Order: sequence, then C-alpha cells, then structure tokens
Amino acid sequence: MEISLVSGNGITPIPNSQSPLTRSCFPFLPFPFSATAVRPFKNSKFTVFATTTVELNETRNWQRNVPPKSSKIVSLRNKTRQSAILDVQESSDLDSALSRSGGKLKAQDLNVILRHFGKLNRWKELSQLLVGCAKAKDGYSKATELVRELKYHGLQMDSVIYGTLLSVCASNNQCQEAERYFMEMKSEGYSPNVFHYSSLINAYSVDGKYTKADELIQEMKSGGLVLNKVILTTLLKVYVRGGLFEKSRELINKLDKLGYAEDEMPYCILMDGLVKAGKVTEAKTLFDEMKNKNVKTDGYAYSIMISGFCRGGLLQDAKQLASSYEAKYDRYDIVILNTMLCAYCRAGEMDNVMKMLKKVDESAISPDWNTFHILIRYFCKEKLYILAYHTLDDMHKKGHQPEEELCSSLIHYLGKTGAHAEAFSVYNILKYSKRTMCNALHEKILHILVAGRLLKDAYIIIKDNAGSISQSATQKFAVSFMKSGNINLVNDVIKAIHSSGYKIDQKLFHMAISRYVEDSEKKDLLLQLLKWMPGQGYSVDSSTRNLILKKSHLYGCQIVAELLSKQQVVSKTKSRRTRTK
DNA sequence: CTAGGGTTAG
Repeated sequence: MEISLVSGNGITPIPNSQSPLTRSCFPFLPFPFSATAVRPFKNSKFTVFATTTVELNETRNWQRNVPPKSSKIVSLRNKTRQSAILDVQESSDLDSALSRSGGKLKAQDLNVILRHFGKLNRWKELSQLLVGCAKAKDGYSKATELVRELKYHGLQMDSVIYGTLLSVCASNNQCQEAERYFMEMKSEGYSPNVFHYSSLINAYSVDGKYTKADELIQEMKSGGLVLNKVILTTLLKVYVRGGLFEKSRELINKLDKLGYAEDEMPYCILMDGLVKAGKVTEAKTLFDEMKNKNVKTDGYAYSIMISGFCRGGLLQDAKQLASSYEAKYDRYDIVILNTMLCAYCRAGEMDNVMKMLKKVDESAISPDWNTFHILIRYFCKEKLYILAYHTLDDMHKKGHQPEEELCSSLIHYLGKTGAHAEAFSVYNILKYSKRTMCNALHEKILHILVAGRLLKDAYIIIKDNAGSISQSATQKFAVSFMKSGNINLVNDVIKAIHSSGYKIDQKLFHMAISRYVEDSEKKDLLLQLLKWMPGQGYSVDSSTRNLILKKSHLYGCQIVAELLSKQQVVSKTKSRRTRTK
C-alpha cells in the first residue's frame, strides 16, 4: 500500500502529476484500498482543489485586517460608549464591568450587548455539541445576569430590550423564561408587538406547543395585529414540531394564497418534519408538488429528501434524486455529498465511496468537518486504522477539530494494532486543539507508549499529567523505563514519579542502580541518586548496597561509604518510627 | 435598536 504523506506546511505536491501545483483533497488516499479500479495515487487523475492552505491563510489575514466600518465618523462620545460596550461584553466579571462602564451605556448599547451574548451562546452551544463539554457559561445566563445587574443599577427595561431578551430566550430553548418575561413585560404596562409574539411563538415551536401558540395567535388577532409572513411561518414550525401534519398542510395552503410560499422554506419545514416522522412518501408527494408549482429552490428541499431516503434505507431513490440535482444545477452540494457518502459507508459500498471522493476532487467543493468524520468512522469500521489516521491528520492540518470521542477510539485501535507513534500523534492533535480532554486518555496513551517502547514520550506524559495517572500505570511505566529507558533520564524519571506522589520501592532502586553499576561512565548519576535519596526518606536495601560496594573502587570508597552511612541513618530512623507506631 | 425559516451526524 502506498501512502503519500502530507508535508509539514499542509500542502502536498503530487509526485509525477502533470502540474506541480495540483493537489488532491485527500492526499493520503489512494493506494488501492479497494480491489477495484482505483489506481495508486501518483498516477491517479485526481485533480485538485481550488483552495490551498496558503490561500486560506491569506483569506484569514485579510479578514483580520479589515478596517472597522466608518471608523472616521465615530465621535469621541461614541467611542467612549463603544469601549464601554466592549468592556462589558468581554468581561468575566459583569458586576465590576458594569460599575466601571455601566454609566456610559445607553439603552441601545444594552441591546447590542444582549444580542452579543445571545449569539455567543448559539456559537457556544454548537461547539459544545461538538465538543461534548458542558462547562461553558452560556450566553443565556449571561444575558439574565446582565438584566439583573441593569435593574440593580436602576435602569429601566423597555419594549425593545424585552424584544431582544425574548429572542435570546427563544433561541436558547428557554421557553419558560420567555413566558415569564412576556408576562412581566405586560404587567409593566407594555403591550406586546409582533416581534414579541413571534419570539414567544418561536419558543413554543421547540416542543411543538401548538395549543399555546394558537392562543397567542388569537390574542394577536383580538389585539388587531397583522399575522405576517414571519408569524405564520413560525406557526407552521410549531404545528410541524407538534406533529399536526394536516393542520400544517392547511397552513401551507394559506401561506400560498397570501403569496408567502413563493420560496421553498415552508415546504422544507413540513418535508423535514414528515421525513423525521418516517413519512417519506408523503414528503416526496409534497416535494413533487412544490416542483410542479415552480417554487424557487436552492437545494435544501433536495437535501431534505435525499437524507430522508437515506434514513429510510431507500438508497436507490436517494441516488436518483442526487443525480437529478446534479444534472439540474450542474454542481454538487457538500451536504448532499456527505449524505450520500455516509449512506454508502453505512451500506459498505466501497466503490461508491471512492466515486464520491473522486467527485469531491473533481468539483469545486471542499470536504468539510463532516466529510472527514464520515470517512474516519468508515475507515475505522473497515479496520483501516492507518488510513483513518492519515485522514485525521489531514483533517487537522486543514483546520478542522476532530471530535474527542473519535480521536480516543482511534487512539485505542492504533494502540491495539501496534501503531503506537500514530496513536501518540492523534493524542497530540487532540491535546493541541485547545479543548478539554478526558483525563483517562493520558493513562491510555501512557500504556500505548510503554507498549511501543516510546519511553521518552511516556515520561513527558507522566510529568505533565501526574494527577490523573494511577499508581499501577506509573509502576508499569517506571519498571519499563528502568529496564530500557535512556539511562541519562533515569534520575529525572525517579524524581518525577516521586513528586507525583508515587512511593518508589526497592525493586525500582535496584533496577536503576544495577544499570549504573554496569556503566562506569554513569558514576556521577549514581552518586547524584544516592545523595538525593535520604532527603526524601529513601534508602537502599542490603542487596543493592552490596551491588554498589562491589564496584566502589570505581567511585571512590570514601564517598560511597559516606553516602551509604547517611542512608543508614535514614533507614534506622524510619524503622524506629515504624516500631513506635 | 427587538421577530421566523431547512439539510449531514451525533
């Protein structure tokens, strides 16, 4: 199997290809992992991808250097407010930030801050979903805290602040809180407008609370408010989530009559609901109807149907629809591609998996986070662990952060199959992607490194993660290191495991000292160790002592005798202490 | 200055 490795800068020139600039999205791929027609990579026709890492970096730099909008016209006073906004937004201690800067803020600034926290939360939630970590303070609670502080500092809530707050609640699944603010707002004498209603209805959509949503609609009607496109579309979402498909259908007809259904969105909402409820046929009927009406579509409707077919095991239908999408739009969509790729992976159709990868290379799509994840999972399933590793490495170099769970299972398999260095590399990818790592993983990689005789790396793991490694794993590592680790590091290792709280036993000292006496050049290291021991309450036992005495002419009898007598004092004090206990 | 909207996979 031939594997082309990714070079350090993330750009991989293809050997022997027509143009030196061309490169594949999957530089590590192909070597024939399928017995079929896939030729080795260097002769492959895989063309390249438009976006190189360099270009990406340039884009990022460019984005960083974009000057702030209309900075010239920001007055001095506005600048004060701007910096006050930033101060509050970026503070970890809201209370002190508000005492500092709160006085300079106006009502609209508070809205800016609220929105900021709202968005922050969305982002954090998303990353949490990926990361699987639940520790981050969310924007919702920040927003709530802010409101509390504002009230404390004597600021009046207004209709717009309530509007923002309701939308933050709604987009953070805080339905009850949204209700509470809605009531509070009313009790303060503000009458809710269409914005407030739409946020609250949106909050109800999460759990499909259609009864409550209907009540709000009635309330709006009796209050003389117009049911606009946003309100009705949000209501549709409530019905769909609530499983009221008949009612949803009627609502779409109503939207259509009002001219609110000229794009695919409402159809997508219902189709998605139908597909998720297992009603693929009904969804397809709606899809066809939508197409017959010449409703504008950007491809979402296709995505929903294709994934629906895949989920229902109707791979042929999915494939057909995917090709008709491709034919109609003359392009390919990353979501559709991932969906099909995933379906082929699940079905174990390796040839089709390869075809999809070729498609990625031939079209202008970049593989995304999902593409990599799907592939890595699939390669793991097929026990192609090294290939999975190269895919993960490439994913990392392209700036995607792989999931911890995926990494840890890959580490496990790589370790099991003897790919110790690769396992360590995955561990490092995870470690340096700035996220929290499960503590058990340190011990896991330690075992793998010891098994692979990568003892120097193992030593670093011990040193960096003393707190999360068990005594038995430390023992196993220490024995291995004393046996065959770098002799110049033996004392360092002993000190490191000692300061991690591990009690070093005679067996280890014996092993270490045996190695020193075998090599007369390591005399200084031996003396250093003997000097260190009594200060930590350690002493050598008689057999080790004899070992040293046999060679003491090499070290200078005087020094050795002195050191050993100091140790005897330690050992006597210790045994006396033990006896009195 | 405040509102809604879809797809992968987990």
